[in-house]
Amino acid sequence: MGTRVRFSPAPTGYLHVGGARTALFNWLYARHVGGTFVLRIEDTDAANSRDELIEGIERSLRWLGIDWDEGPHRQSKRVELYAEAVAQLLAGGHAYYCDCTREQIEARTGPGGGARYDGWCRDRGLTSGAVRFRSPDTGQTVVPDLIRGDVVFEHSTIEDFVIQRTDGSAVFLLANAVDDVDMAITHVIRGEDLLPATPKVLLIRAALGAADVPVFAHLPLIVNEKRQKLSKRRDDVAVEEYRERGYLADAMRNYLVLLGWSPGGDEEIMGLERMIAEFDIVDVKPSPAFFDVKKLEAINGEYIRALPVATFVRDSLPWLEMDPPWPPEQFDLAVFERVAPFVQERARVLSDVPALVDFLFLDEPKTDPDAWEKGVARVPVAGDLLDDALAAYHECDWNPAALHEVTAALGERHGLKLAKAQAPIRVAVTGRTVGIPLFESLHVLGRERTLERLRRARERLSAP
RNA sequence: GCCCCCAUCGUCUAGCGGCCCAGGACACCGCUCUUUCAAGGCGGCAGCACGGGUUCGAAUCCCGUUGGGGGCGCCA
Repeated sequence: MGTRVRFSPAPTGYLHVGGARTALFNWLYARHVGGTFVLRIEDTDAANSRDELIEGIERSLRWLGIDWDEGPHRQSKRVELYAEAVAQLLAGGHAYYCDCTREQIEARTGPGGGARYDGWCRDRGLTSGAVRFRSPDTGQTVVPDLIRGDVVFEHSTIEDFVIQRTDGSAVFLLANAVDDVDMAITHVIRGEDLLPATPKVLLIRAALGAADVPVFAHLPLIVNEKRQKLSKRRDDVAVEEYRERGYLADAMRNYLVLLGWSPGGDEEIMGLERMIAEFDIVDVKPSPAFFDVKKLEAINGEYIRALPVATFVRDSLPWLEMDPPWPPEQFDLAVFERVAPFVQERARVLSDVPALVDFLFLDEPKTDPDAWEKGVARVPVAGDLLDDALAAYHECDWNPAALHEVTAALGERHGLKLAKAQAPIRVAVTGRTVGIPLFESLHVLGRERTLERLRRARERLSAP
C-alpha cells in the first residue's frame, strides 16, 4: 500500500504560517514519494465547525499551490464512527465514565500535584458523563519519529485523559486515532507541540485493535524573536495577511520550506520541481526556527524581480486599484506599464508599488517634509537650479537621454555633479529624495506637468 | 510540580569522525557601478553553549551541566 499523509488543521478561519509549513512538508513528501495527500478538518468542537472558517484555510492552501488528493474530510461528519469506537473501548474496559469537575480534581490532587487526573472514577461504575481512557499503569509507548528517533513515554506518566465529552462528542485525541486508522495514514507529519499527545493517540489506537503504527515526523516549531511558539496575539501568523501585504505565493512557499529543511548545494531559491525532487522528511532538522520576515522579504524581492514584466504588472494591479493613494480615475495602466520595470526592481513586497508611482497619478506630488528639507530647502543653489531646469526643460527634447544631458549640463554650471543637481528636481517632481530613475519619470510624466511642478516648487522656495 | 523536545555566525542553515583553524543565504558594514534609491559586482564582520569522556583524530559519537522551548483542558 502506498504512502498516505494528511494535513489536519482545526478550523480557525485562517491558515497559520506554522500550519502552512506543516501542510507544505506533508504535501512535498507525498509528491516526492508519489503518495496521497489527504486534507482533514478536525472540527470536533461544534463551535469551530463553520464553513467559512474552513474556506479560509482552503483558500490559503490553494494560494500556496498545495492541492489535496482526498478530502476535505470533516470530523464533524464522522461522529458515528467515534461513538462506536468509544463504545468499543468502554466495552473492552479501556475506558470509563467520569463525572469529576476540574475543581474537584484540583481539590483532590492539591497544590503541586499538577493537572494530572487521579483516576478517581476508574472503578466507580458510572454509566454517564465524560469518558476517560484508562491508561496502562505500567509499560511504555514508543513513538517512532523520523526526525527525532524513537521517543519513549512511560505509561505511568500518562493520565487517564478524556476521549468523549459529556455531550457525547469526541475529543481530538480519539477522533485523530480513529481517523488515522480509518484513512490508513502511514506518515503523520505535524508540529512538535503535538509530540506529548502522540503516546495517547497510540494507546487509543492499540486499544482499538489496530495492528500497525504510523511513522511520525514531528516538525520543529516556528518561533518568534523571543524563541517562543508563534502566537496569534503577538505575531503576524496568518498566511492570508502576508498575501495581502504583497508577498508572492512562490516566495512564501520557498521561504517556508527553508524553515527546518534545506536543499543540497548553496542555492536556496528553488522552484517547485526541485523542492519536490529533493525534499525528504528525514532531512528535516529537529530544532526550532525563527520566522524572519527580513529574509522572507529578501526572497520575495528576488521573486518579484524574476517575474516577467507583464506578470509583475498584473500582480501589482490589486494594490494599484484597491484603495490607492490617488483618485482612482486618474490611474493610467499604460503609464504604469512604462515604468513597471523600474518599479519591479525596487519593490520587495507588492504593497511597496503604489508609493513608487504615486507622483504619476496625483495632481500634485505628496511632498515629504524631510525630503523637501534635505533635497531642496537646505541646498543653497536650489532656486537657481530649479530656474535653470525650468528654462532648459522648456526647450529640450523630451526623452530620458536628452533630459539627462540637459540636467547634467545645468548642474555643471553650478559646480554640481549630477547626483547633487538632480535632487531638488526629484523632490519637486516626485515629492521624495528617492525613487525610480528621474529622467524616465519626467519623460513619462510629460513636459507640461513637470514644468508645472517645478514652478510650484520654485514658488514655495521663494515664499517666506 | 511532572513529562518531552532542542542546542553551528544576530537569523535560516551546510556539516552526518579526518576534505572544517567550519561553507552558503538573510541582516549588518565597507568599496565599486551609478541620475537618487534599488539591483549588480567585490570585500568584511560574525558561530561549533559549557564540562567530561570515546578515538590516533570530534562541530560531528556517549554522559552530564547550563540554557531555551513544548506539553500536562470535557481546545486541537
